[in-house]
Amino acid sequence: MPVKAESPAPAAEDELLLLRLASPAPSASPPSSAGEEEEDDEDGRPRRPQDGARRAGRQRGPPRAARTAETAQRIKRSRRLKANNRERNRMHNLNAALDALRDVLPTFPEDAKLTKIETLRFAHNYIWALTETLRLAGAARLGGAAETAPGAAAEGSPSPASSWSGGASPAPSASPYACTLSPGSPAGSASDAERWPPPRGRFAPPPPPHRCL
DNA sequence: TAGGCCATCTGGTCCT
DNA sequence: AGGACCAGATGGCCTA
Repeated sequence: MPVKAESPAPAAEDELLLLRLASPAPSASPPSSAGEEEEDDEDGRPRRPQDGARRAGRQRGPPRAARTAETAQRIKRSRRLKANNRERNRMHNLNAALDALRDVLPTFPEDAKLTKIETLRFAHNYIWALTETLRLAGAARLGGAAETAPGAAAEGSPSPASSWSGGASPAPSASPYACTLSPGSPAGSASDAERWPPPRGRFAPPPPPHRCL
C-alpha cells in the first residue's frame, strides 16, 4: 500500500513539536502569527520572588501588571499549543481514514498513491459502479435479459462490469471519463480538478453519469 | 521555475 | 470553558 512516510511516530512527533515550539523556528510558522508570542521560557512558569527578595526594596522581575499580562499571554499560548496538537491529531485521523479508503480502492499501478481529492472522487465513482453492477446482476438474475443488453445500463454507458473490470485501460475516448456533466448535473464545470482519468495512469471506473464530485 | 499537493498553524464559530 | 470543526495563510517538497 502506497503510504508515504509523511509523519513521524506520534510520540516522537509530539517531542519534535515541543522542540520546535520551544525554539522560535524560522520557517515553521507564518509571519502573520509568528511574532505574536515570543515567550519560550525554560520552565514556562511565572517567576515568584522569594519572600526575602520581596522585602528587599528592589523589585526583581517585571512589575505586577506586566507579570499578570505575561501570565495571561502564557495561558493563551498554552491553549493555542493544545489546540494545535488537537488539530494535528484530527488531521492525522482524517488522513488515516483517507489511507484506509485508498487501501480498498484499486489503482494501477498498484502502488500509485491517489491524492486526497482523487481518492474521494474515485471512491464516489467506485461505489456508484459497484452499485450499478449489483443492480445489473440482480436484474439479470430476475430474467431481465433486455435490461442487461449492451448499452442498456444507465444512459447508454456500458455495463460497469465490462467497462472497468480488471484494470481495463481507462478512457476509450474522452467522454466517459471526462466528467463533462450530463444534463441536469448540479456540479458546475468540468475543471481540471474533475479531469478523469487522473493523469498518472491510474485505473479508474467510469464516473457516474448522474453527477460528478 | 511554476504549479500542485501537503502539513501545519491560526483564529473564528459552533457545540457540549 | 474547552473541544471539534472549518477555512485561510504559509512554507516545504516534488514534478513537468
